[in-house]
Amino acid sequence: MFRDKCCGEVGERDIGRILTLSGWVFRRRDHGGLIFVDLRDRTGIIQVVFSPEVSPDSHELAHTLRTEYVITVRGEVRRRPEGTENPDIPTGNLELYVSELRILSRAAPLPFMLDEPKEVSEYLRLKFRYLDLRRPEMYRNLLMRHRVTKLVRDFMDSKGFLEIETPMLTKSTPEGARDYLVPSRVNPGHFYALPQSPQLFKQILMVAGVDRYFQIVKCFRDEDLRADRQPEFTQIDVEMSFVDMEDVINLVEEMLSFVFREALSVDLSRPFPRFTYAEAMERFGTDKPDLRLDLELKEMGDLAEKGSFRVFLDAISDGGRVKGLCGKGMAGLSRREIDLLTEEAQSYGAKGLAWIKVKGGFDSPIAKFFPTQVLEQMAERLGAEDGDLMLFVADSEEVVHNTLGRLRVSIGRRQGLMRDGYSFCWILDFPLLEWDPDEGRFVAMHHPFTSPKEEDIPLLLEADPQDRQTLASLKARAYDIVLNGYEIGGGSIRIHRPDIQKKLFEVLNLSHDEVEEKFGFLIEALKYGAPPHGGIALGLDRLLMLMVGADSIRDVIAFPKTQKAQCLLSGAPSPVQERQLKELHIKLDL
RNA sequence: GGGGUGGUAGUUCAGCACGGUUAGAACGCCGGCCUGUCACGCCGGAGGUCGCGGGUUCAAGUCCCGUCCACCCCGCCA
Repeated sequence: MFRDKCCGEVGERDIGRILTLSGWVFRRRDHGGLIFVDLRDRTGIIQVVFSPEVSPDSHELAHTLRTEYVITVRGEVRRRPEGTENPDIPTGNLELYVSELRILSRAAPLPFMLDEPKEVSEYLRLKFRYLDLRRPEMYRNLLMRHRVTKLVRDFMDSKGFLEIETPMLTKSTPEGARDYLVPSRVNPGHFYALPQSPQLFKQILMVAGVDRYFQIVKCFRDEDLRADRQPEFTQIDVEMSFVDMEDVINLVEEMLSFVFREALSVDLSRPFPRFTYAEAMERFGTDKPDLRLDLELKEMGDLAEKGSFRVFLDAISDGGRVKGLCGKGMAGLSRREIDLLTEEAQSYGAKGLAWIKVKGGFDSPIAKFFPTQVLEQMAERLGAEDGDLMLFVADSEEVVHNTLGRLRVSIGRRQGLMRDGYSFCWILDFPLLEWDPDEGRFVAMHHPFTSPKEEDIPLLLEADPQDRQTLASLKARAYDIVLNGYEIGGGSIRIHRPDIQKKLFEVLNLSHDEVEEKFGFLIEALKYGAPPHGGIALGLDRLLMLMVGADSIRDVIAFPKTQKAQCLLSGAPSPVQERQLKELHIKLDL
């Protein structure tokens, strides 16, 4: 018998009862006479008391207790004496007087303290992940992950979706991210790939008449890591038949509203705002805008042309743009601080950063290039008032948007303009194709099975594959969902018409053989009566990171990898024995 | 592949610009005392490959070069 209940579950009604509890020694306070131990399990902490008057043996043994020993105690639950309650913990009015102590497991001194108020290095946290996960904050994250996946499954089930597993050992798809490869022993020289997503299989399930599929599934991409990117990550993968974009969007909004209400008691306001890709780029400089911030980029080209500042005029005549951003309350920045801001802008790709302080008049090295009336128009358009700093970037459209888009967020943070809460939005009307200068051809922006918008289908079908302008203008029936500046999902309505698919491969400059080799089985399947279908995949890790307020998805993954894609706990990846390589017909070339 | 921050006791850090006593602090650990603590308190003690390798120097934790690791970012991530 280890326990009658968990530590955090002991309540007022247990007063007077004899209970057995088990857990870890969180903290001990040994007064010589009385010994207090905070006993911890995943549900919480309760104070247990060792008194020589209650049990001399237990009291004696309790002197040997150390941090993180695993113990079982038996004794009477009592109300704490007046004035000794601890209002900081839920069980703070109670304590258990130990009459019997069993030490189940001793613990070596820990490599780091679990109640450490200071941050421990992530290296140690990952190497001793089992200790890190004992911390209540990390346990809360695991619990939230469990709850959210459970809620998603309940919701999808209630909507008639089937969770169907797709293969982990599958076929390499050279388009897109780098694959993780797995050698096949019985097929020398052949390799499986771990899936970057179940994309092809879920579409085939639609052909199979499954109608509504979902899966909470691991995906693998061998690319460099970031705070929000791990080599293996989890998607909530969804595919539906006989739907259009609105059906998918509605389903996802409903699901997220359900999950946020049940898991966080947060009511999301629906419908989520929507922006076209072009609008998002114009107003926020990014296709994943953080809408907790009202600040927007403003067109300045027309006003720039009324002045004589060469940098602006040259950018425009070179086909670039001039846009501005209002730095609220930043007119007081020193020269040094503005230099730092300029360096930041340069790190985002801009050649420089033009600025005008609104302080009484207009204070700036470039003010002299503009009539006062134009300066006033600039301020008015940016919403800049006395005490604000107007910022300008003049460059190619891409650089202008990237630089100001990032400055927008960094200024918003610095100036404390960011609202709390969860700001969702949809980004729609993505370009169907993107020119890849390296490969000298168009590539699919989403993936090659994404349907063009209805009105663009004739354009595509009649387009000359060399007509870059027309092809670049085609819009896709694709959608991304964004939360607080993070892309947390994306999807599309798929092509189910063979003539459109064929034409798309043509403009992607993929030969029949290449198509056959890469996606042949899906193309084949689409011949045999494919329903119109579409879907979406949500990044579960990123969603959870934002839900729990973590800075990295590593904090919502039980056993994440480092930036070099290593598991510090297990030591993976590692060399293998010569014999294993031989079986797989692999020779190393290091 | 590139840019940045960090690496000194078990942990978190100071020391490094300006090289020069025995490399410090807090927490933790060990021993002792302590019957109402809750980050218990008091007294005492142990604990260091200053990430690793090389170089400069009479002398390197400190300066130089290289390298490894962790983190942040760019590229990359259909």
